[in-house]
Amino acid sequence: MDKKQIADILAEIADLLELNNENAFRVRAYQNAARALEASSISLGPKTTANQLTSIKGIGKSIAEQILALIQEGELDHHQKLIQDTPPGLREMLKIPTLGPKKIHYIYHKLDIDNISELELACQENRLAGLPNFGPKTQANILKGIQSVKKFSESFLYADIFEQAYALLDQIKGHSKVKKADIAGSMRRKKEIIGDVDIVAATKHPEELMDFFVSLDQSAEIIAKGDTKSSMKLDSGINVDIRAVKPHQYPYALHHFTGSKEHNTAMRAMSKKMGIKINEYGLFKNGKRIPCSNEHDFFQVFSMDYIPPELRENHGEIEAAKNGKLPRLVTQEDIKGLFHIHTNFSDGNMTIQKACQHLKEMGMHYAGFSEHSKTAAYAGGLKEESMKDYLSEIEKIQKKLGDFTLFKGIESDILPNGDLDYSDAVLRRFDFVIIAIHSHFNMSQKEMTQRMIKAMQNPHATILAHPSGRILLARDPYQVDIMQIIDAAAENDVDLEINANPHRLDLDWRMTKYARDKKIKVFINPDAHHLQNLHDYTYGVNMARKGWLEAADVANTMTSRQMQKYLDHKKGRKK
DNA sequence: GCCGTTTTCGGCCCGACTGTTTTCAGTCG
Repeated sequence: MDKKQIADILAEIADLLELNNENAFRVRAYQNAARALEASSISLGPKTTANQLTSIKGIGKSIAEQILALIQEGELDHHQKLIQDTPPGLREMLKIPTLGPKKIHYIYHKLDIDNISELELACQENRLAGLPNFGPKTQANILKGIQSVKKFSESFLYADIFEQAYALLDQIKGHSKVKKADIAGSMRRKKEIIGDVDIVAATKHPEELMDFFVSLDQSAEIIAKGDTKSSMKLDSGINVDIRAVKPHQYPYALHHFTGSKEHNTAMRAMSKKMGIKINEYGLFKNGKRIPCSNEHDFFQVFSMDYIPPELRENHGEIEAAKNGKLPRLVTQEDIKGLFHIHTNFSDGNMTIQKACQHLKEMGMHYAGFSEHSKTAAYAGGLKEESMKDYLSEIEKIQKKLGDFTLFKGIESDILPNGDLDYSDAVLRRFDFVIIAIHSHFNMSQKEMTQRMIKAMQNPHATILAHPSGRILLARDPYQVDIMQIIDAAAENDVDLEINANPHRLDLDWRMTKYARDKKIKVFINPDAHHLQNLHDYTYGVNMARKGWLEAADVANTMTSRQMQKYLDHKKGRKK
């Protein structure tokens, strides 16, 4: 049982306890432990000790013992008992907006309703209205919430929401009474998956702004409207929340609504010890507001460096900011060239020449082309006999483009037994070899991990592509021990990819800090098939930033000349 | 259940909004 599975069980215990009306702090302890475990760099195995576990902040004696039991037994009596005592449908019901654990608990015990279908029927039959604290509106809202769960997933890809969100922001900013406005929340933190959009605005006339907001064309449904806070659903199904504050409150509100919840909680706990209260309206010492004109001032009050929004996940950023140990995060401008590009030699929809021209216009200095390999027949992978044409086309374009460098590569499939699908003689002809899994996803974790490690041991392997294979909101990662993969990458001088396709964003940002500590270089690769995809690298930069990477950690921040040398040396070392 | 710059007990972040009440509970972020 791996770390993620154990963290999921802890989170499930938290849900189940909550549904059983357990002490809220005990519930939170399990939630915190689940997060802390997942974010930790600890490797779980038969040799894991209780001391190692309790050294993680948020994991104490009791939960450490439960984790050890899960490692050794694969299950936990306490957990099993909770599952037995709690109908599975109750947990599903938690997904219904406006319906929380308290109401679910009550409905279950009073009306014996334990799943969404029964609840829907009960609402339609008007059986909820009239219960204490339940009225017709509560019932109608639950019914609406059920429809919403059925119709929309509650999660959206960052890239799918990004443009709508900023278009909306522009309209808010354009309102004559708005002094300042920004996107906050998970979108400002550049999370790969977004639940809703949060907008913070500074104005002296909040009611006018609320009226304006709910009248916008994009609104499909008004969820709530108050004096300073409103919420609406767009046609795409995503919720947008807006919050208006007075101009002098803006920096505090921006910090507050940017979150994460865990970051805010940790900040408040810390500030409370210093006798300072944090809320969205200010920092208060002895009831007196501490003036801040921006977020830099805000952090300075606590003698902290400015924490970029991407890092505000309570993954160690608060301590690092206090000690001057925050990374200087890589930026879009640091990226000098792009690798992992497919053209019409396999399943791409652009010529090599077009791709180069486009990249030059984007200000890039080099490109690494990597067609699919022969096993990827579905993608028109390159057969050995077409190899010559492909390589000579790259050479031809290179001659035309003096100041732009082309690197010759291939994306070679990792076969089920861990071999690559070309011989050494073929692989030797490339400047770099990306290795990747595109088939036989359903292997045991042990087999899959071994398969990938064996492939990384191939002396021609340069970069491991999309290490987990996940497709966000669509396909789970394959069963693989990512930490072992990262360890093997370090041992075998293989770099890791952050695949910047917004559906992948793989390597996961939660793991990049661990890779950085192992001194592994990361390539931010667009995995482009169309000219437009080349711009996706920016999503990869977002992930690198969330994962604490600096420019020096990212390979494609090198100049052309440095990259040429880097790849040559890598080949030389591995001979 | 976790934790300790008021350490082994007694706290544990804070406030807006909704719908239910007639002062508050629940949910959400």
